[in-house]
Amino acid sequence: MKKQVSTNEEFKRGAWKPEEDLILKRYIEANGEGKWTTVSKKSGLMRSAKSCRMRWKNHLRPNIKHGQISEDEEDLIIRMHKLLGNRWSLIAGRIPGRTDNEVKNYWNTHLSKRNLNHQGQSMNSVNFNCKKRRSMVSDTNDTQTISIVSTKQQDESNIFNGSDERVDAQLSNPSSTTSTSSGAEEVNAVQRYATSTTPDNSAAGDTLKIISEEEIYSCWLSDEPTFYVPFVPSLDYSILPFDSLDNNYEDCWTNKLRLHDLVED
DNA sequence: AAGATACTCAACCGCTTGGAA
DNA sequence: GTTCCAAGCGGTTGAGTATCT
Repeated sequence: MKKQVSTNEEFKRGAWKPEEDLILKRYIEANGEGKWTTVSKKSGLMRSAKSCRMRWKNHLRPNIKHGQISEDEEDLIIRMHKLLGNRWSLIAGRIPGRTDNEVKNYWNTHLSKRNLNHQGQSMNSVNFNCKKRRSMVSDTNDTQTISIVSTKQQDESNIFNGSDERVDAQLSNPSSTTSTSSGAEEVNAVQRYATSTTPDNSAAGDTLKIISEEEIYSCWLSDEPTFYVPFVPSLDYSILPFDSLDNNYEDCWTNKLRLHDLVED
């Protein structure tokens, strides 16, 4: 696309030629991926390490899917973006063969305008900036807290082991209503769930924090989860960016989320 | 036919992160 | 604890192409 830019700098810039692609591909096939400064120097390409890495990652690496984004892929992008915001690499990680650059471009050219009108209708349709997510989760004004009055000393003594009874109770929380841009009232579909201040052995007196589905997702996706959540069968665990679909999502949800911010009334 | 405008997307840029020294 | 550097990320740019007038 970009025309070759004449430059006095050390590295060549602009669009890659087929012969350059071939050189880079052969070099990486022979020497492996990574060490991009070495690739840059030893491949014979007069390209920067960044340029080599980008070209490989976005165009030359195996299993890259080129061409039209399918409806399924588009749907996934929209759903993921609603939850994650502009975290393109995370989104792309859930769409085999697509790169973050491609997803980003597709969003900016095809989807951003279409989805603009939907933003703001839900308090959770927030672009989760990576660095803001933690504070958003803990600072949200819409947060409610409840206290456990009693718990049975059997299965339900730990409400975070997937007790359907407890989950159902949370699902019954009333949904809020919001105004649309057209002025009409519509039901906010965001469900609310309970979290805990402790991972295990929740007991009477524990405080639960009522949060949204999106907050659960964003909490899990953050590097430092802020609270524990129960396993909620109705959530779509498949959208989470695990490396392998073989992960036991239930274990992940019940055991791995850690508490950082105690919730108080 | 030709110029203007809009759209697409590859490539670049600046910043952040994480590991090694 | 600090500095340095490689790698990765998201935002932006701008050439090429398509569409409109």
